[in-house]
Amino acid sequence: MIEVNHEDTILRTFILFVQSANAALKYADATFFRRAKLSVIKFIVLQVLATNGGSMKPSELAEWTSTERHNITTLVDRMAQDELGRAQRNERDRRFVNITPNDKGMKVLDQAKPVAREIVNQVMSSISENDALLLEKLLKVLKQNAHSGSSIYR
Amino acid sequence: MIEVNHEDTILRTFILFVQSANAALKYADATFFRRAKLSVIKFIVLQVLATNGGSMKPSELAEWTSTERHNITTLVDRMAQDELGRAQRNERDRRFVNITPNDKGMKVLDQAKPVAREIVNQVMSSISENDALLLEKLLKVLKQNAHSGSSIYR
DNA sequence: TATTGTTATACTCTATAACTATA
DNA sequence: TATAGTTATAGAGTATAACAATA
Repeated sequence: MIEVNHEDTILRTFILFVQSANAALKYADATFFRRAKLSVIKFIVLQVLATNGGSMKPSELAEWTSTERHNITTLVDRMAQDELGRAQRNERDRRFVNITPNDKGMKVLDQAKPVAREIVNQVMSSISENDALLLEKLLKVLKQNAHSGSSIYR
Repeated sequence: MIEVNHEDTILRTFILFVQSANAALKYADATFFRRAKLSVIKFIVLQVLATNGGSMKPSELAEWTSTERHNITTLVDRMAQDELGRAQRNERDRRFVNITPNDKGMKVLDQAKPVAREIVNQVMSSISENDALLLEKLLKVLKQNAHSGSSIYR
């Protein structure tokens, strides 16, 4: 278990994490937008939809993107404006909604994948494969901790 | 050097990184706002100001927060509305501006520090000290790579 | 009644572009 | 002319709260 005794060390770690994440996210978002006309969040939604049978509920997407349902509503609205997909009531159980990408959405996703690959290669450059695997492990822990923290404090 | 051959692996890593960072940042922001009435970015600005002699230029803060100068202008506007600090022309060379926290800003920073400590402890829980140190090292590399990537693609 | 999702509203943050002021 | 900073404007994203629809 990490045991940090000096306040300054804690703050430095925290600030470094926020700065690194912000820098990497801004870089990724700017590159995506410039080269694939797509925000990172829309890319992730398209990719998640594509790997989950092509259709998901808003509540599932909210879980995946660490946000609330009403934010998915507005996000899908914007994606519909971009003609990347649409939301449709599930006719069997009309409480539910199916969010589905269309042909343009899948085409844009395909175009964005190489951009994602370049971004990852850039951000991960000079990091050994072992370190990358460890980083992946640590990121999963951070994500889980942030998630369970959210529930605790809510 | 990392050498990833399978597109799915790359995408998974990329998406995991974005999701982890988003989840941690949202958790931190929500906790900060609820408990210290402060956004993470404002906390960082106050902390950076406090550890840099109490006064900095907009361009320096922009560098620190991975953003552009005009965003610092509006951020400091909002901080002035919160009565956390102010921006003043440097009278010796009127091209420059000094951003300075006031008493309330420093008090709010002090109140926010324990919140930051709790957030870090939550997000970093179950991570060993060795792993934390390695994470810190990797984050620095990611931040640097994102930064140099930005310059290259701009 | 509980759950799913939407709407209204306001705010933070960011990006682009054009601008002012100073040295 | 180059640099520092501001302003105007627009848009993405998020949070709160209230609401509608469905089972």
